Amino acid sequence: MNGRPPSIRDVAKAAGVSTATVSRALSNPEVVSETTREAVFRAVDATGYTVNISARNLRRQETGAVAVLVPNLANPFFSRILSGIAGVMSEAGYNVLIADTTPMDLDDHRFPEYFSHNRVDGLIVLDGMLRHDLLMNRGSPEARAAMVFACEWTDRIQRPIVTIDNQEASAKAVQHLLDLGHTRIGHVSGPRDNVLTASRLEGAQGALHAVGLKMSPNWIYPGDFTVGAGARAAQIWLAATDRPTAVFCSSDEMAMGFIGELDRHKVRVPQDISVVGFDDLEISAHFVPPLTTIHQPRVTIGRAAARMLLERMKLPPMERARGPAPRVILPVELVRRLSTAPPST
Amino acid sequence: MNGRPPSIRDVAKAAGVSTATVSRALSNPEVVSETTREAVFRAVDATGYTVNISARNLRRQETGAVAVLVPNLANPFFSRILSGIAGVMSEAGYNVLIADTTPMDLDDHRFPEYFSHNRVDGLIVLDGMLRHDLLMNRGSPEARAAMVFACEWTDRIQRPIVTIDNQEASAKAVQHLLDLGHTRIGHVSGPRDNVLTASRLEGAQGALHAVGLKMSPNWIYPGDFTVGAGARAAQIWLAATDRPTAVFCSSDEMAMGFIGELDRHKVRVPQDISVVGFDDLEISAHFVPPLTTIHQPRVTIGRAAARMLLERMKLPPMERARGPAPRVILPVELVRRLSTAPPST
DNA sequence: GATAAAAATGTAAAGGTTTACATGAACGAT
DNA sequence: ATCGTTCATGTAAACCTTTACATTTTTATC
Repeated sequence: MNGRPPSIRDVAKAAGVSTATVSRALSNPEVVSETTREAVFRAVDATGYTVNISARNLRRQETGAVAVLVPNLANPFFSRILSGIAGVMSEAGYNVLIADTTPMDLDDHRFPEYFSHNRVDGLIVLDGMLRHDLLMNRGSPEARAAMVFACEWTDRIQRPIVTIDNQEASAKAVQHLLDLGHTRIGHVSGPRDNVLTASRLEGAQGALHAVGLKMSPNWIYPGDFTVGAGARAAQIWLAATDRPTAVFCSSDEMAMGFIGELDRHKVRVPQDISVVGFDDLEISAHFVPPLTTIHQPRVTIGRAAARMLLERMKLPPMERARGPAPRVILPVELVRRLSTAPPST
Repeated sequence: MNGRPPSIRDVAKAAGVSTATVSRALSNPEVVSETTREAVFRAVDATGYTVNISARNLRRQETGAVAVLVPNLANPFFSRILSGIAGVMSEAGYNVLIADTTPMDLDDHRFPEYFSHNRVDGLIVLDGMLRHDLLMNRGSPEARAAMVFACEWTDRIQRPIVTIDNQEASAKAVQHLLDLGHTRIGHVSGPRDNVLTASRLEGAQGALHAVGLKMSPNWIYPGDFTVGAGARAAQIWLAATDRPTAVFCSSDEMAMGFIGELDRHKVRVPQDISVVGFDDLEISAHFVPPLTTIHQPRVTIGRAAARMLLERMKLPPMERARGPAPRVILPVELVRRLSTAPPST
């Protein structure tokens, strides 16, 4: 109850041992004798001691924190992943620092601080469109901080990745539409330079090719994962004469935007057109109509990314550079709901 | 490129001054002469020096971090607030640590670490239902870390609060329904022991009383802010004979759940019943139908909470206890969209 | 040009922990 | 009894900054 919080010296005095022994008893209990160990624990209880993180970090040359780079915190897709990451990380005793990369275009300077100011021991990047030079860790790969990608990534920089099989997922979505009898199938794609965009489009086209069909280029609506993009795609669809009877959207948000816009023009889903989404956000199951979509195990992705990062952090920096970066691919499922049905005509 | 990152001694050597001068040049530029200041800056550039946060924190007896306690990270309502907080805080040089309080019931032990392990300098609490004994900062109020509530709070512990006028907001929502001609108005409420629940219900009832109307107790459906609760409320509504013609939901999620369930039973919104939400989530504008709702300035709330926390952190702990805790109340607006209309009969 | 005051800089301690190395105790083997 | 191990503990340095205090340099005043 005096000025300063109790330090390891107070505990040492109370237990009648040296500070070194207290430190050992706490972080390496098996190397001290049972009697002293217990004496130390009692002293810790008595004094209410808790380790001073800054001092430990300084001495150990680490920070006890990891950062997560999120493209857009407001996006519910990412917040769920964050939740998984936070769970695993705080269990492992790490603090989770979040940084929204959206406004980062402007301040190129703050970002690299995460590495260079040795603020963090590791980094999970959820943003594949981040300028890759920013991600370069003082030239050398993962020199200071370990790093893993999750969901999105960039090919220009080799790092472990936790993701889903986007191609297979898209194929499943399209196959579902084929099974319902659709042959005229369109696609609302992701942003042009995103890694996910290409593989999802390929997956969709692949499924069509497998049964001898083709996706008309007119039916590929450019998007960017946002609700607004979905609405714009719907406007294109409404204005066209040669239309698909089903559309596979590369995100649930776009699917909702698409359906919402159609609804305002008295086009009914799934009666007039079937729509499949991607992500399976919480709200998707309760949309009107409930969305048929690809379920992404978002919490699991977050947890897997966190666990992989923990492993990478254990490795010495040299070691991390060697060998190919591991890649975890998590399974996805199609969730059938009410936004898809056989074609009307 | 040698082993260790450059330290302040390297800079001192390069600039031909003492480490003390380097430190001053960096954190108090105005107290060193212009010539040395420039020499130091050049040396910093040359060596690539960045301050070691752990060492600084140890010496200064602070952590440079604040924690945000979020009830549910997966909830899009909170992620947006978080985004505002993160913006202000990282601008001020603080790291933002997030903790999801949902799974916290189990591990009473990890939580208090945020204070006692002096891991953070401040704390923003978005969870009004957190066990208040956990929030007690080693007995004394804000002894170690400054603390503010945002959105939700608990009355059992006096702290600064950033919030909206929930009563007025609810009154606005109900007034809108009255203006449309509704007289039979119901309410889907929040969880029983939440501070927001009471004030929103009061606000709604107040607006009715003002025009000589009353809300039938049968029309107050118990909820908990989730989509599922909205759906359950709809089931009750569907099963009843004496029904309101309009319902004010205490969250957008519940409003969507409500509408979704009605839709599955061929009840049309707003033709058969009007629905007002609360929060104005991104998706609400694109729901089917687009939701009439109370707009909460979520990013602004986050920013205001962060700024208030920064102020509180500047105050010495003794000072913080004195006087009443400040309270910031932000304005809200009703957003008219398509889920409300005059009653049909 | 001497003196006082102000400004700039240097010296060294302190902040709390961990850990390499040194020391000492206990124990078994000869 | 002696020696060599092993195990447990203690000593003290190191991690890197910041800052109170001391010292030196500059500026102002007469």
